[in-house]
Amino acid sequence: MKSFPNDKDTDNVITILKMLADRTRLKIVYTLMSGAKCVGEIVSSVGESQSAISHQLATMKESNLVKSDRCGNKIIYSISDEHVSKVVKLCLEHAREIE
Amino acid sequence: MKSFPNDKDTDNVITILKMLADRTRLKIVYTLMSGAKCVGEIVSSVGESQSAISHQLATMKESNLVKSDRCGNKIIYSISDEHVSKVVKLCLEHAREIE
DNA sequence: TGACAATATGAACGAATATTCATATACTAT
DNA sequence: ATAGTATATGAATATTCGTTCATATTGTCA
Repeated sequence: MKSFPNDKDTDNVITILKMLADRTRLKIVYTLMSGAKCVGEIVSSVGESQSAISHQLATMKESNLVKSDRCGNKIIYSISDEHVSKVVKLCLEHAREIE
Repeated sequence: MKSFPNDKDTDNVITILKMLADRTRLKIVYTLMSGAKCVGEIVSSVGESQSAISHQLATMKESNLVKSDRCGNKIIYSISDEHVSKVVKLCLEHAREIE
């Protein structure tokens, strides 16, 4: 790294890393990596309360990690940025190489 | 993603992401990405107090993000895992593509 | 329209964590 | 041995952040 990244880029890096650095949100990403899902499905898959998931989805959406589309009664969430999956995959590689 | 990563891998992913998701620690990584440095140099480069940097270096070392070698009076820190730099670089790419 | 299902939201509580301040440790050189 | 430089560490404080609980909103279907 020749020179420090500027503050704005650094802020964006911190945002994506912070979002992914939480068990609940990471599980949400895991489950969305296999395809878009409605909130109820995410709740079942992750195993946290509906409220907790909904709060997290809101912050993830605000940080542009996920996007949502209404589909009648339900709201479908999906990963909005390929970098998100890439970072997770890279970290998983790392994790698996640790031992 | 076919199935959920196991808990241990997930824990390791969270560890590395949490470590990188902090402004002070991220700056430490930035500065070490251009080469190993002693604590004093890191302090100057990052612009936080000696104590704050030392505390963070301790947690980063415990999480295996950095390693240290004594060199006489000084202690030289360096990045201990290539994945660390890779994750940071990938996130920076992401950050720069945002706009 | 009324009842029900799906999702969101606000407030409050508790846990996690980063920095500061004061001080301790370790090494060097005189 | 002493003074000075480099780094670490413990305790305390302050702030950030995730969950829960209660409730609001939005949509479907009879």
